[in-house]
Amino acid sequence: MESKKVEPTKSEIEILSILWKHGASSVRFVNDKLNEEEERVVKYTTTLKLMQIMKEKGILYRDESNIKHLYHVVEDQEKTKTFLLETFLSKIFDGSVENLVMQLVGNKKTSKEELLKIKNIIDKMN
Amino acid sequence: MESKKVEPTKSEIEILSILWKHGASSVRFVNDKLNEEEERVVKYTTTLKLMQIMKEKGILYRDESNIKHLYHVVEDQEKTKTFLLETFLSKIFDGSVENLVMQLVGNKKTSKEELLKIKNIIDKMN
DNA sequence: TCTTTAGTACGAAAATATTCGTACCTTTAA
DNA sequence: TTAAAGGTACGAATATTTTCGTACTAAAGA
Repeated sequence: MESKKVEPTKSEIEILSILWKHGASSVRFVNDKLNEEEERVVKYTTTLKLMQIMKEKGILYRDESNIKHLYHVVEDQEKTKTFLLETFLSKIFDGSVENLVMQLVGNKKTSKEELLKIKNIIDKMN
Repeated sequence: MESKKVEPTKSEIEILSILWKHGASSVRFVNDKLNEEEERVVKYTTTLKLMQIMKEKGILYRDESNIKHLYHVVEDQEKTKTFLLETFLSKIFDGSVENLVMQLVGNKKTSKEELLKIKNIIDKMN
């Protein structure tokens, strides 16, 4: 009886990104990152609340052994990203990676270099 | 003084998908599609309201020459998809297509065939 | 003409997501 | 031992998105 997996909200994804990049962090750290990387200003308690909600949802786990609590991401990063990618693909590209790549190829802004890199990655894996 | 481009909401993307797939459509048609493809039930007036809002936002254009108004997508499909892809990439894969492909390669669920297809697409374009 | 059918308009409720103020706790240093 | 600094808890306001009820309008058939 597994409840249907639900996508994180936009704010939640922002927070996840920071935790993915920097590992388990305090609220203060996450809040600083949010504020430095954007034009926007986010109050400390807003970030705190968001992370508490994420903890309640089971997205984050809190290590309380220090005074500054550290929040860890519960689920494996790869797994979450795969899920997000699949959701995105199904919504926008009919579930097909090929369609996505076709789009990239057709898009003038995608450089040849970039495509070549992709080709190399795929070549290497054989 | 161009106002910053904003992502369509989830419901809006669902509606866009249907219009992309089937071309300009009436509210009735879109609503039927929404209901047939999901477990969920959406009332006609809900879809109508959503599409009216999208019209106000300039996402859709309405052809009123018939009794059944037809809603067209204003912006080019490719352009919108590119924008959505870029936004997604920057949020999840640090803006890099390579990272996305790496993820696919690392993911056991992605078949070799699928990757080969991608390689072929890229090969062809040279 | 009257009634049924199939639409549109639109305010407002409901659900969800985001933001913040304020109370309170702990440590540390004067 | 007290004040300042830096943290957490959490209710509640706000903003946004989604949903729907109800009023209204036009066409078409009896």
